[in-house]
Amino acid sequence: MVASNNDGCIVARSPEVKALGIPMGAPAYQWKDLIRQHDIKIFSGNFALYGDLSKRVMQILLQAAPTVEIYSIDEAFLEFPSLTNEMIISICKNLRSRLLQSTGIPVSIGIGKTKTLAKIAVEIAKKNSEFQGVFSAESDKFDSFLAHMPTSDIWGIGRKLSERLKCFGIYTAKDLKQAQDIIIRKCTHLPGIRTTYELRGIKCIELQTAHSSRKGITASRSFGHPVSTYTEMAEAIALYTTRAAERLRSDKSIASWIQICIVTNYFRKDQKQYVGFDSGLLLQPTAVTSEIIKTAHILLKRIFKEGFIYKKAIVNLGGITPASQQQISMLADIKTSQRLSRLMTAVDKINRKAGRNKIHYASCGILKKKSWHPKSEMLSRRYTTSWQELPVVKAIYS
DNA sequence: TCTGGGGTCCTAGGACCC
DNA sequence: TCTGGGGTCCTAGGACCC
Repeated sequence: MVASNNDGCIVARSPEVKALGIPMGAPAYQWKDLIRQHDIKIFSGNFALYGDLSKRVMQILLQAAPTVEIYSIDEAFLEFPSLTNEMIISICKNLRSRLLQSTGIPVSIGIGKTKTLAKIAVEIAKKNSEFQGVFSAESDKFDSFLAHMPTSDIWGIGRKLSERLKCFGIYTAKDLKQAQDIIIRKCTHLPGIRTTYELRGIKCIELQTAHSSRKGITASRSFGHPVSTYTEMAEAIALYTTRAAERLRSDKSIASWIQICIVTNYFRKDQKQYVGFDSGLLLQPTAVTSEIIKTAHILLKRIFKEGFIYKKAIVNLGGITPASQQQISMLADIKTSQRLSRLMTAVDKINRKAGRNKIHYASCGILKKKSWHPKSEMLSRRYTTSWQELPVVKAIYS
């Protein structure tokens, strides 16, 4: 299993773990006994490793089809216009073995006329080993799978919508496909009707190939150890702001406002609860960390209250536009902002090369390891992105 | 004792305009 | 005494995704 930040929740499970009944998102401590009993291995989330392996797979996929949408760290949509189902199946089988050979990652591939059908097909491919990782929604067997699939398993139909659909006697993907439009529209509005049409093979959701820059950037962490002093909270806010600003710059964007939020642990009914949040415009749209931290700390002073035990802080950047279209304030000191912007470029370059935080703002705290830093006690190595953590191969000659 | 993080899209309702 | 009609934009909250 893979655990979330602070080794708190279970966010990825092997088929064996799923079979034991440990649900997605379960708090790890609640399953301690079962974990020990079955000697389940837990790893802390290791995004440097996952991101690198993902990149290797995606690079191959990008070459495999004329149109490719990288949908998430482990999913992509490929479009093969004007090819028959049989041709596509054969291409996908080849692609699957190529990926296995060159990256070591076994993938499942689902084929369908719409993204929704392909998503259903890939679930079938994954769960039924007889298809050897490739399944097409054009197959004769597809409809019987639909008849057994609860609506909540369909991409785009979540817990709430599936409950609402039940009131109208719609329980399975097959029911939804055959339901009357007027009923679907009434209880699920636009997203539901779109999904229903997609089930019928009518394309409503296009592939998104152009990388659209994010509309907002969030950096939030639960603390490894609770925080109750202003000094520590100010360090945490500075650090999270630094992370958010780094992402902003890697997108070549600037932000115009910031929101911060600090919260106590809402699971602890025995402790006083407080949620503080406030937002404010930056002096001018920017991606310069120090400028954003300044505003963040002004906001923090307004919302921080003594006497509470804080669990988490959240920093949100919004009003994001391309850095190339920066609107300079009439009052701005252009020389200084150009200088700061060059400074950021240099800092990012050094940190990329020498390791994150090699250069950082003193307001993030000058001691290396803070008590509030998140726990990752079961971290696997960054096998492919760190010279110190390369896998070791032992050769034995006889 | 221990309970994740980062996104998108849609909708209703408010505020505003002429 | 009687108080319209047709828009747009913004935002919060909900629902969903990985």
